[in-house]
Amino acid sequence: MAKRPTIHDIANEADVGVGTVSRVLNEHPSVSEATRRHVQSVIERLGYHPRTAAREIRGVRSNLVGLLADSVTTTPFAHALIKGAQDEARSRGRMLVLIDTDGNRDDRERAVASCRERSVEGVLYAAMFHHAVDLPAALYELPTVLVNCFDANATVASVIPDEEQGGHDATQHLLDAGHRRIGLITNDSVAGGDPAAVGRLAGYRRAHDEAGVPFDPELVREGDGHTEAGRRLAGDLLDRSDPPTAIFCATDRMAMGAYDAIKDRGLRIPQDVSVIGFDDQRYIADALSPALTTYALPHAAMGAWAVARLLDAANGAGPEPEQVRLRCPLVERDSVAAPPSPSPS
Amino acid sequence: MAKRPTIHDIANEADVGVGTVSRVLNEHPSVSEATRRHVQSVIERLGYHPRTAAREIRGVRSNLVGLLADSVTTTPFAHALIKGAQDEARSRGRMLVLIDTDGNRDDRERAVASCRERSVEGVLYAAMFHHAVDLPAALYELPTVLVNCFDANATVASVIPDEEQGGHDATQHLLDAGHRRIGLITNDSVAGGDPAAVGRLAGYRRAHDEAGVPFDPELVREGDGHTEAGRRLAGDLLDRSDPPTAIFCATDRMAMGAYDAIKDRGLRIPQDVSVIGFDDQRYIADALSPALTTYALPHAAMGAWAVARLLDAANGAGPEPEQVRLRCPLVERDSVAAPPSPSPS
DNA sequence: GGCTACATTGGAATCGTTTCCACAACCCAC
DNA sequence: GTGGGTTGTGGAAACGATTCCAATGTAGCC
Repeated sequence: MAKRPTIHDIANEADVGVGTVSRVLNEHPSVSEATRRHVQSVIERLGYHPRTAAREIRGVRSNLVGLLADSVTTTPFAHALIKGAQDEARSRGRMLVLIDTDGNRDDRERAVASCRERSVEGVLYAAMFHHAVDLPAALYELPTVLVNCFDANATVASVIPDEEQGGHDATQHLLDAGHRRIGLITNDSVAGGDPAAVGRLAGYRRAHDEAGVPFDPELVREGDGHTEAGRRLAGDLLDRSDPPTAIFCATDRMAMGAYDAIKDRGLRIPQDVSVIGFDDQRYIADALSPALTTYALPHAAMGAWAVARLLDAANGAGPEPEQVRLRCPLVERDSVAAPPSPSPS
Repeated sequence: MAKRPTIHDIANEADVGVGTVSRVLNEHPSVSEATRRHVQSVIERLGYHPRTAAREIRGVRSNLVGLLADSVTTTPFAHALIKGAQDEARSRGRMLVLIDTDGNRDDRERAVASCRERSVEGVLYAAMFHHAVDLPAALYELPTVLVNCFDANATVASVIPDEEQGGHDATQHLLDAGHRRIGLITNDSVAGGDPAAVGRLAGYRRAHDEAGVPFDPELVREGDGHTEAGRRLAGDLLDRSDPPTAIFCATDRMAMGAYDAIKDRGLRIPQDVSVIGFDDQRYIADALSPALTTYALPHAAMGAWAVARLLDAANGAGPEPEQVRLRCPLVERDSVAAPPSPSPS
């Protein structure tokens, strides 16, 4: 017989009622051990698999979580985020439905509609870089958690990296090593309000304030995240009459450029100049020589947190609209040391 | 009313039969324009969305494709593969269900069972690096395409990169530039049978044969893919009495190491030594100075091809068990030039 | 006017589960 | 021996769509 066996086939074959088979499948306690074993064996003999669709129609939960992401392709962070979400989902018996919306507005609306039609338990709306987003209207009617982005009106739960803490800790790490003149190359326009650039700069300033080290705006340069900017701006800083003894680059790629600028000037890392990065792009940070000390964005943790949050909000109302910041952890490698001639403290 | 409206609610409200509503939803031609518009308006007014589960139960296809991947997290290639598959799926109205199996055998079996229970139309079984795999038995009963890996018994369709062509073309590219002594640093154990290492070496040799340039085993070094190996082995080659004028590194990360070795010896790229990589790890190849010429693995194309293949095999039998190799394209940047003193031809 | 053909529609049957209610069988205490 | 639980079981109803058949109305043709 070509057709896939149904619960009725099992019931007939095992000479029991469909209810009993269903109870066996769902491990209902009220079925006797003997019956359970017998039915189980028939199930295996016929190679029976229940159909999720038929189960769902009765209102059983779908075990599906939607992951809407803008352009999975353009960043190397995507996989950490997906992985974190996926692992948490799996550990709770859920599956992830992945939809890449490519930033296209129509696609997004359609994606949300798909999710609704499939009765997902909730939706993760993930951005591949930290920014404010404009949600598809339909999303407000589904339990939703924003990942690595936030809603301007903050009516939806969201989880983002704690950029300010990261900027602070990176700076603190250099201060702790004895540095007093620390260059900062930001990753994007601070004036433009990019949350990563703004947060990391704020952290940089707070660390200075707390340490009683005066803030020198001359040590701050605005980069664009790319290697070339790192090379050029680090060069600028090093060519000053009073160059910094350490440079905090707000992306690893710019740190890679900074490495070139430093080596080009015959200086050594970290003996002459310390460098600290941001992002922990493994294949860069690890591969540089010396390996780059950096702060990691908590992508996996954000993905996992978001799934947990979504599923914990058991009521249909969806999670509370709180905004959570997750810590950016230090990834210590070999690019930070004490400054060549310690400043007096 | 808290409950989500059903097709019956729409039918009542619009004062038509359920059949008519269904026909409107499925754009059946036999419904009059007036009725269609009226029903449509009621649908919108009540915010009705059909439930996929109820539709599927009648045997309508699920529009779902499963993507089983081993450890999405460990490689930077995952997103290209996922993206390629996802785009193709979307353009055909399908959605991707993502399952990362972390290489765990039980997880894999369970993942396949999930797919079957959800009546996916087929499964993509993707490896994040090119190798032979041992399929979960249950997979043989579902339409399956292997991506970036192959089944030892070749009973299932699969798509892999054409490593031999890539190795050949990279070597050819250097030969065309005038090089006659070309170093090769392999990315893994050739003796161990790693298909990428074996294929690229075979391509390297074929290009030499075709060009009538004798193969010199002294120019071949076996690396492990990491930066450090590139640095060390490129150094070995350069320190010979008759160093190569070009080095083909079978991974971009090793090319990154080779850059260091070359620069450490006071040589320039590409004026003194040309370098060609493999993988097109964007954030490395792009960021190096000079930018690295390399060959890309066709991850997106493989993902797309696999989905297309799966869905084109309309019959339930699943796709033919052919094995397809996809071309690795050249990504030309600035690390290749003519050798310093062209060898006579 | 009668017949056929066609366009449009209504609604019952159906898909494969879960769930609930009813009931049989048994046990136990009185 | 009888009444009241307790277990274990069978099977009908329900879920929300699709699909098919029958029915209606309308138009065209002779």
